[in-house]
Amino acid sequence: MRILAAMSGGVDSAVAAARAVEAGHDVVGVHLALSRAGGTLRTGSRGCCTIEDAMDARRAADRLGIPFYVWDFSERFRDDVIEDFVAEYRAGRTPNPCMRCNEKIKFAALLERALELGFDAVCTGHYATLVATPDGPELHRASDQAKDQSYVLGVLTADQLAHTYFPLGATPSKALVRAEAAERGLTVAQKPDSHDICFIPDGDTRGWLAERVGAERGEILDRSGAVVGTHEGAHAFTVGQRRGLSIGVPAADGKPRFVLEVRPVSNTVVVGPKDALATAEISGERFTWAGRAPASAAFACDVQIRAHADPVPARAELAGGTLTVRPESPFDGVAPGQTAVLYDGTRVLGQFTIDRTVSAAPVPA
RNA sequence: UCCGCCGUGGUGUAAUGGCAGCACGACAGCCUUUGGAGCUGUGAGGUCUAGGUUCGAAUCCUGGCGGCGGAG
Repeated sequence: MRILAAMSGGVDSAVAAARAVEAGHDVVGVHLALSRAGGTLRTGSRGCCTIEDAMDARRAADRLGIPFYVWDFSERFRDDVIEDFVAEYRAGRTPNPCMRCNEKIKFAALLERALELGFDAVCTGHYATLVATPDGPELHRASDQAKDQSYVLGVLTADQLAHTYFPLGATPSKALVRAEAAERGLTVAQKPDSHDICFIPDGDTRGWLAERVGAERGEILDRSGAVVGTHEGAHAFTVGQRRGLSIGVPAADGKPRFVLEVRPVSNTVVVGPKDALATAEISGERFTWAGRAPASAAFACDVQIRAHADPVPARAELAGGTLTVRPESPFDGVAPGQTAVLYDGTRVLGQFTIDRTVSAAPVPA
């Protein structure tokens, strides 16, 4: 097959490309330039789109003896990922930009261009596995549960999965990938894992948002509506958050307070006890299926609410264009804007963006 | 004016004669390709003030200052 290997400049995508070559495919490496602003050059290997990273990717491609190109997707990245990110925070929601990037850039813009150029598939260093079936590929969790990235790939559709290649998914651990990188003479073998949001140079998400969303002082309320403090911009908060409230005065019960709600219109943040985060139901209209759609409108599944949450057993129901999920036991702190990924065991069924939540805790007197 | 109660880190409290403890908040680290959560750790008060009793005072006594409640 003709494979286009997306190379971020990190260990994983370099080893993935190497395995694609070794498997006998005709591989071309490409690095995505996602930002053209000089100021976003991140040192310390924190991102996936710095000039350093592009150089690392090129060195890896050279080592593998494959052609290498840099494609500029910065405009689409700005429009589809960064602007969406800002708009969501303006609306008091908590977006997941990595999922938008997978949905719109890596497995959309990049994949489309690859297909146009005659490639059969795009290869990435994601930790997830594809299982071939007569109905097309299924997306499953990776063998290394600690590194599993199937959650952020939950946005992929059947068409996208049909042209996708994840060589690392069956590897038992990341340590083996690093060891393999070292054996293959790849200079990125010991490069630190990337984390945080790649387009925020110093990792200061609040500061970055303050410049774009606009930071305006507002009130922090408790559930009775009493003012318990002030904040310097509602964008700095997300449902379930505990730190950074700086209220100074303890709650009456002396227990920690968590953000229960962010109200962008009034620029207020509502706080309360941990119990009040319990969520009995989530729903949304923006959903996709990773492969074939479910056979019936109501079905059992496991639902994962955040990238680092444990999946919980639940019932899903599709009615009138709305997907609703009710967990067997309540979710703990669900932020609208986040993505719920539905699993059947290790298989990803699909995902939706959480638009509404229903509390499991009665509002106190 | 009188009577009563009270004054301890940023906040709320514990210790009623013997090393000033706990919680919340703050900060740091770990974890993590989203935001959070979670875990670990750290700093900060000689106890409103001036005297007194005592080997020893947050604690007992006296005055002052401040707060709360009651009594026309």
